[in-house]
Amino acid sequence: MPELPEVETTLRAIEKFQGSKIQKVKIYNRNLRWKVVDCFESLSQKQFVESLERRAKYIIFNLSNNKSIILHLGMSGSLRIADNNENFFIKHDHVELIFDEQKIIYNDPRRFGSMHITSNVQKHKLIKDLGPEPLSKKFNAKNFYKACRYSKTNIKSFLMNQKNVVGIGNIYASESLFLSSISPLRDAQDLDLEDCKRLVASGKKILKKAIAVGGTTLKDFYSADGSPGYFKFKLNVYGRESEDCKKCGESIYKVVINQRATFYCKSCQT
DNA sequence: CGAAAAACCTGGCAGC
DNA sequence: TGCTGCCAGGTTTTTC
Repeated sequence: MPELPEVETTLRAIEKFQGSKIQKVKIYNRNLRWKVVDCFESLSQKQFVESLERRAKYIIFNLSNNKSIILHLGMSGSLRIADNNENFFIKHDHVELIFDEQKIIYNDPRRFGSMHITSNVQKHKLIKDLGPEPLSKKFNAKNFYKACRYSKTNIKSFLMNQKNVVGIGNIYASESLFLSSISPLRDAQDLDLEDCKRLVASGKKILKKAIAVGGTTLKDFYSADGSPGYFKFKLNVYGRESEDCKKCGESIYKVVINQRATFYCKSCQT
């Protein structure tokens, strides 16, 4: 489900828990992408959430005992906030972080998401090899162009590889390429500096716009406060196979690249 | 080694 | 009403 804008939206909805104490952790199913360790509860209960942050598509809870929870929503995960006295149990609720008045519930039908607890986030295996944040200055045309030089794959796969830049998934990869008029099938190596400038600028622009409207809800993404994301209505190509290109009117094509549906306009993107 | 394919899961939907 | 096959916002593991 969630790419960077959806994770950022989720983070913002739970930011109010900063400074609050996790009174209790309940785990209904430890079998996520990796098994949630047995000591997860003992390491996180009775700890304050000193800060919350996002790195790539991960949400990180920094706790008062200097441990951190690393949470990934996978393909279908979501968080929701509930009052402690509301005891609705929804299918696929796996973990509850219970605070004084409210709780954060992690729900994930496909269980591709994960929860880890660690004493060093930066050195954690899931974090250490991640590329630059797309909204940071490290993600710029010059660096991106340099990385493209070493690549042997197509630009769409390159964009989705979290070692090159983080946070961009299947939707925003197609959308960024449309906005920069670059075909997803082009070899990354084939891009010149001007292409990279447009692509980097487009990526930043789209992610910012998507964050501003709460991300993209295709079917089942909701922020932790229950609201959907409205970027779906701004999508130019994703999910629009054989519909008209909003720029030139030609038909939008769907191709499969690395087993992922990819949408583009053959006449606008070369 | 890097790139492509398969794998991990469940649910929804189209087609028969 | 099934049942089957395919598709889904991600990332690791396996294979080539």
